[in-house]
Amino acid sequence: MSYKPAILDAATELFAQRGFKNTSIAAIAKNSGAAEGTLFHHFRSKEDIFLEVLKLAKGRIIHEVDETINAESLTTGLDHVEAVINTYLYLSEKLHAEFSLLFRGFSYEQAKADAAWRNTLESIYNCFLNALSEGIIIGQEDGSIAADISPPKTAMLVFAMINGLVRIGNSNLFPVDSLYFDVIKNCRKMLT
Amino acid sequence: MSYKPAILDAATELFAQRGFKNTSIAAIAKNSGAAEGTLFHHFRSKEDIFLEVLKLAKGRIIHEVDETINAESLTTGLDHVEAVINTYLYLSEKLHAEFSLLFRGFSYEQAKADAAWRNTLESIYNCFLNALSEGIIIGQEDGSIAADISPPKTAMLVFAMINGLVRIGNSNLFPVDSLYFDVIKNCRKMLT
DNA sequence: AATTCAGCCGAGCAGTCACTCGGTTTTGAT
DNA sequence: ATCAAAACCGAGTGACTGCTCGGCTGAATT
Repeated sequence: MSYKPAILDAATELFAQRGFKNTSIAAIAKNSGAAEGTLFHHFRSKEDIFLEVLKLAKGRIIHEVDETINAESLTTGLDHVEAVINTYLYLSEKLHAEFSLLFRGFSYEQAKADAAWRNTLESIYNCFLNALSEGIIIGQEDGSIAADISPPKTAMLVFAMINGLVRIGNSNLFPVDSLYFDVIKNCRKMLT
Repeated sequence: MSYKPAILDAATELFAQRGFKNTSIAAIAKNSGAAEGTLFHHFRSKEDIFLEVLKLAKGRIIHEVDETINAESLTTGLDHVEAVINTYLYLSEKLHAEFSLLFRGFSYEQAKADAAWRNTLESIYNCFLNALSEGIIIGQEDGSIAADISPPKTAMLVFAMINGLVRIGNSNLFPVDSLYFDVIKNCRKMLT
């Protein structure tokens, strides 16, 4: 039995709660039950731990998205888009720690210089952006979505709205739970 | 002549670029020309510097919003809402450092425990949210905006979209500049 | 039984950090 | 010119940091 999974679990939770700089190796060691030295047996550096944590989060998010969206029997493209939106909002709660990681600035700082970080983050975003874009294209073919809009642009705007909303909720400044239904309503207006 | 303004200027730039934890007192001292001891003559702590920086940013943002929006001769409520959106997007570039501060997680962490931080952040957000909300109400009176939408809720969704969009741009993962015109177009769809 | 090696440990190291403190200089009012 | 307060300085301090390193353990392989 290796401590590796326990370390990654503890690190996920701590990085999500406190951020990278405010999480010490000592804290991860304590929360995982491993000794400090053990962390550096499994990982090269603290940054390396965060990257592995982020890759795990990417896997979990993409897996959940595939499962949830493919499971539903979607008739129209508009249904498809709405399913993606609902999935995002649902996952932001179910995978709360993983989403919190995405709201930490550290990853984006690393992404500026390191392709591995950049690719991981882009994969997660593209998972939602592509699903939205595809839904819009399908909708334009079956007539449930207006033909005169740009799928990638509109996908980005829809994503900006739901991502922005969840971030505002995450900041604890304003309650946004009651807006989840209105998001769908307003997106429908944008798309039809 | 006091070093205080120079310290606040240097701190604004550094906190915006690197964040709170990655900005050392030594760096602020160096960039402002003051000695480290001088920082603690003017401010009680590093956190105190950030709070003063944030309050300055609040003042600048609110001032610019008042000036820009009041200066324009707005006929309809819809024009009013669009002016607020344009102002937000415009200011995100003109007051780039100040907006970057708002994208740093540190402030929100402080806001959870300290009312001064919370009030400062809320003031900035409410500056835009109230302006949007008021514009929607005016629009509902003059008929330029649909009567069956909730002003505060829709204001929050519009804000989530523009805030989310600027944040995505700030993360350097996707280019969003070309979407600024589409934002207006899509908001109009949401409102009419 | 002997060997090997991944996993594990935790004291110790070198560096960084925010902040203090005793002192000097500058300012401005009298 | 006098003096008190405000501004300024920077070496020093103690706490904390990520990470190293030499040695221990136990299971698998030979």
